Amino acid sequence: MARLLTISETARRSGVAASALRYYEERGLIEAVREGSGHRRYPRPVLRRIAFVVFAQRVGLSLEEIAAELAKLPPHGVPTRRDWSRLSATWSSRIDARIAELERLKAGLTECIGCGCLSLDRCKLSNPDDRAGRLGAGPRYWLGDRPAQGSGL
Amino acid sequence: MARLLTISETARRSGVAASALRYYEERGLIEAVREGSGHRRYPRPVLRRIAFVVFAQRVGLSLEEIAAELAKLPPHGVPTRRDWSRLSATWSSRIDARIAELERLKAGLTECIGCGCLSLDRCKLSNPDDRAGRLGAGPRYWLGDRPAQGSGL
DNA sequence: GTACAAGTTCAAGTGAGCTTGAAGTCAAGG
DNA sequence: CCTTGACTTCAAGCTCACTTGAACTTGTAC
Repeated sequence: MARLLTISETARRSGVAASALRYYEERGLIEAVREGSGHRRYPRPVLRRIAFVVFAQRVGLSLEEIAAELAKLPPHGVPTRRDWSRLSATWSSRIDARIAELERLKAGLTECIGCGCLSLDRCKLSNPDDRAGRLGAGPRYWLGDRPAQGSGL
Repeated sequence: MARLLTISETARRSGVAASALRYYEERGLIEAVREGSGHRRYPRPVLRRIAFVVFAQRVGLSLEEIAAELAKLPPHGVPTRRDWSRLSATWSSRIDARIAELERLKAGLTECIGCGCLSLDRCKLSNPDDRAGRLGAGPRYWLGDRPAQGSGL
């Protein structure tokens, strides 16, 4: 019979802090069964769900997006390979887009900045239409979060 | 004689909100001269500094790191090509590392997740030693921000 | 001279992704 | 019986990169 994991075991095995696990549960990313005492018990497959979350974060998805992805597969049953690969199919293009941007930035490092053309209003590097793969946190007009208000452009 | 730019002109030309420009000044990233009235006036070269900041953010540097980079070049004089390229030399490896990670993630998309080995404690994808190129905001143990406290590993 | 836009400072708010602290519950060991 | 430790909830705090609002001053247009 499959043993259930406590929250600290799950935290240790996944590398994700217990507080984060509770947070993920609150956000609907994972689920736990409860003991009579109210303590959480995690079935083993949750480890793969957590791995998926961590992985997706590295790719650049927000927790909300990850939740949407995870909602597509069975909440309790063990997901199949097919489930995973179907889920992840979406990301390939996203990763590619981000890689492409980084390549462009790298090129600009030697070309654009080096040659002095870096002036934002005409340089291709500052192309605001290219919104693929946001990086940092925080709302920045330049990064295309909002439909232009306040920044003028 | 080189005209000085107002803050709204600078915002429009750079695509960065005026409030952000003030914030950058507060953080020591850019400087402005003041009119008798106290209003900011920006010399033209500030546009390149701003461009540099925006660019560096896309690469993945924090404002603190960018400030450190910018501190290396003359605060008022126009930076030369050599200045820029020397500054940006550091980033190439960073970009490369991030690209490499994304490539690995992409590979894992079909391999690791697909085959079902994604279990975090042995999968290469969850290698916590690879800390290059953080993505999101927020302190996450897994991403290697802190020397392990609370997370156990 | 009087609007009104554009600028100023300063404090507080935002959103994502958590962490931390307080206060309480529950089970096992000595 | 009492301590210890692992767990619970809930509210509040934190970081980053800004934005927003209030209250006020300046510059420009008519």
